[in-house]
Amino acid sequence: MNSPDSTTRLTRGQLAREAGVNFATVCYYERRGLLQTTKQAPNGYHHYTVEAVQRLRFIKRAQELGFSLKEVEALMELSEQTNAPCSEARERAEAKVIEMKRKIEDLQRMKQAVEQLVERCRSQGNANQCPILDSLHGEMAGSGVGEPSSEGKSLPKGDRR
Amino acid sequence: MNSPDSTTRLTRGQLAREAGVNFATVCYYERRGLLQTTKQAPNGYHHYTVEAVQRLRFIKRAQELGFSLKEVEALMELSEQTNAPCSEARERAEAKVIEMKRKIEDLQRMKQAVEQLVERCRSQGNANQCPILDSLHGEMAGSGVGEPSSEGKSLPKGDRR
DNA sequence: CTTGACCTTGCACCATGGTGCAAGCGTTAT
DNA sequence: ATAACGCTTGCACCATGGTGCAAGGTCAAG
Repeated sequence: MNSPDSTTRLTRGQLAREAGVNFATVCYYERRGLLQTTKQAPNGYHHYTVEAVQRLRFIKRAQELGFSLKEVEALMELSEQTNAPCSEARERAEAKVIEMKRKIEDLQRMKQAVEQLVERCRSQGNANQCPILDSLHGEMAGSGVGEPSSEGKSLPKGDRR
Repeated sequence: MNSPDSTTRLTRGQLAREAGVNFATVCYYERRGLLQTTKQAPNGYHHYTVEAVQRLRFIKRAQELGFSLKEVEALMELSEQTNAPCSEARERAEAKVIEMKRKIEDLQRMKQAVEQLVERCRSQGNANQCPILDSLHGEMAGSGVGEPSSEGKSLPKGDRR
């Protein structure tokens, strides 16, 4: 149970356990180039230092902060280029903040709409028409949902992860 | 450009255009059972009424309210069973509200953390260490991120859609 | 030396929400 | 009648973030 010092070399499985990540996920990250592939020992084994554990934590942390693996990749390239100005990372982070704001607003709007439906449903007793189902069926009254603020209707391409 | 009255019968392509949805998406929804398959005319064509347009709008609306297609399915089954009590739909909606609240909170926590990083980065001028990259690399200081409130660390199974 | 735990590789599969394309029909306009 | 367009089906593919499994090599304990 003693945490590994800087001289400890870990196999892939140990790395996974150490970082609290599924073994297959570690493989996946390596495939995606998120973990630098270590040269293999003569026996074919990979060995990692605590650095790799840090790296895995970096990735998980960034995911928690709302970055996709693709973005994490970019972020790591940035931090690799030691000469890259801080401003680049900041720009990415700022863009992320804007994105998150948008998502929060959208979610809040949605939540409010659904809450209002629930309210109406609750106060209406139990007539045979459910306001929730009804409103989805078209008579949206004024619940203020409309469309997500961002993105034109019909969300043409990707998103909606 | 005149909107179709209740007697108009639409082909699948027209339906798609009418509802502002990709043709292939309509096919996809039919495959998933979200649109009731109309019996085909002798020529093999499907025909839809405006009802189907409503249904498509229902789906899109529900998606905007944060429901997944799976949930939309369940919702539609509910609204099919005319005898189902309103309370069922309400329960689902309430569960959705709770889910949304959780997501909003998580997002807000993330956003704040990133904002703080940006702040620190900005005020720190341009030393050669970027607080953003640094914090991802482990010295998270007190930005109050920790983990998403919900779900234990390492998010064992699904989620993270 | 054998057994079992652990490592390696690679490929296939999961869910989610679609999109793209091709072959073969029907329909409509010229 | 013949082209051009629209409709049908079905299968394959896209991205995202993983997970599962099998065949085989390796290492350490008994």
